[in-house]
Amino acid sequence: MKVLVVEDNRDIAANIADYLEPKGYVLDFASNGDHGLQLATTEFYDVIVLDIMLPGLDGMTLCRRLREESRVTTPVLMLTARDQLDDKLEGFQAGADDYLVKPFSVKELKVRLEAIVKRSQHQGASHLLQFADLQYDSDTMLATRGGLNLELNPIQRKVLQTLLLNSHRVVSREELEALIWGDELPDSDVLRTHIYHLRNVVDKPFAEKLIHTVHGIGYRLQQD
Amino acid sequence: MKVLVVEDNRDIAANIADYLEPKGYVLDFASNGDHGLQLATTEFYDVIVLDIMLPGLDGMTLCRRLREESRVTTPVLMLTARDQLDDKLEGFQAGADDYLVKPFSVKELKVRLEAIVKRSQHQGASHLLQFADLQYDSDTMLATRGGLNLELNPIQRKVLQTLLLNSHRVVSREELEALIWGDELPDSDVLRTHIYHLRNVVDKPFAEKLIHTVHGIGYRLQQD
DNA sequence: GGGAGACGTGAAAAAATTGTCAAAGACCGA
DNA sequence: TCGGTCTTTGACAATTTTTTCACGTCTCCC
Repeated sequence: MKVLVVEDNRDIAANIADYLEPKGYVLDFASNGDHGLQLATTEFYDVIVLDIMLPGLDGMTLCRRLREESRVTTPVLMLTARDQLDDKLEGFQAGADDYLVKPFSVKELKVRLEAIVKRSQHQGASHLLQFADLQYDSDTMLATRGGLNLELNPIQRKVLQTLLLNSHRVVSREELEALIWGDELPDSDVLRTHIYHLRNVVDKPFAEKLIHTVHGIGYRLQQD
Repeated sequence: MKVLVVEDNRDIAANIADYLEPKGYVLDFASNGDHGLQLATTEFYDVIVLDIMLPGLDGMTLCRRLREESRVTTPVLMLTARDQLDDKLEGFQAGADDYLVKPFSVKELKVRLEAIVKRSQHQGASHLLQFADLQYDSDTMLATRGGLNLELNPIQRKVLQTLLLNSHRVVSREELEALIWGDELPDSDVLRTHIYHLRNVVDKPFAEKLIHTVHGIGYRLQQD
């Protein structure tokens, strides 16, 4: 796991390094805001630990610029002193994903970092879509279920991808049609046939059916 | 915002109440785990504040049972003493959404509560409607009661959703009819039959009836 | 307490939606 | 052009949903 730590206090930085590096974390350090911003925008990190009080560019501003100007969505954990709480807490919501009040235990930091990363990966658009034992990689366009390859044609891939991207909700027939054919919708109810074919590949060879019909609405991925 | 606070220390509970209630929060308190579990499964809350050390059922177990047995997804913020950190932090990820180390400032608690609620509404975007042990998720269009799935057809879903959205008042027959059929109302009194079928699914298999008739007016959700 | 209207119950018919599948047409690369 | 895959069409079957209707029960109000 790669972490950027933006912190001017060398003791705190060393403390973090001593605890996390033996556990396999890869850390980069910046001791001022400008250096931090530069690293954050040019390197990849799983998460950024950001002190609020910094020489030069302060943490709040750094975070805001990261989000607004550079469109960097790397999760940010802010460090704040207890006496800064009053003024600053309100503003945190803007760009930070979590914060920690100094002094803190590095163990606590580690747990929080893991929670943040887990959260962001969860919602983030990773290339690998997954539901139960069904997987679809939108890069390689390969679908598998239970380790077996699924042979899909273009429309089936689109439908499956859409269902996987929205596995938490019902996807309406209209949505699917708009996604496949855009404005020029077919007059007949072709989607029915495509769902049928998709099911033959995705569900029929397996014990549990994942594609469920919501009568009158659309379709949904679901496992019992 | 409705919050359940499960905390046996009266000073802390009072402290929270003094700060949050003037700000418009509605708080329920439970001083032991069993009472907390009972409230959490029967009432609706935006978020639950849960002390880890509790008489009877401890916070960790409560949280796990909430998630696994009762399928309650209400976000949980755990309270923990600093010396419990070592043993317990690992387990938090299971069911809790965040935690706070005692002693904490109520201001900090407030900010965290708001962040949690925002997050849970945001990522789930799940418009989860709830009344007693009855739940309906308008995204997945799945209804459950006491953890059991309810099989609903489109009209039943609409009626149930409307009743849940307006669980605080009586919904008139006319409202329901307008909602289902729009302007073209059926000549016969079909709604009666639909309510009957809805009751067969929602109420009949359970001990307590939730759908109550208000003679001459309409229907209302109600528990004794 | 009794009658009228409102409501609950349930089977069965009617309507709408969805599943299934073969075959024809469209498309694309060799 | 040819051969294959991909897409669409259309018919029918199966399923689900919705409505109809008849009758029994309950509530309210006189």
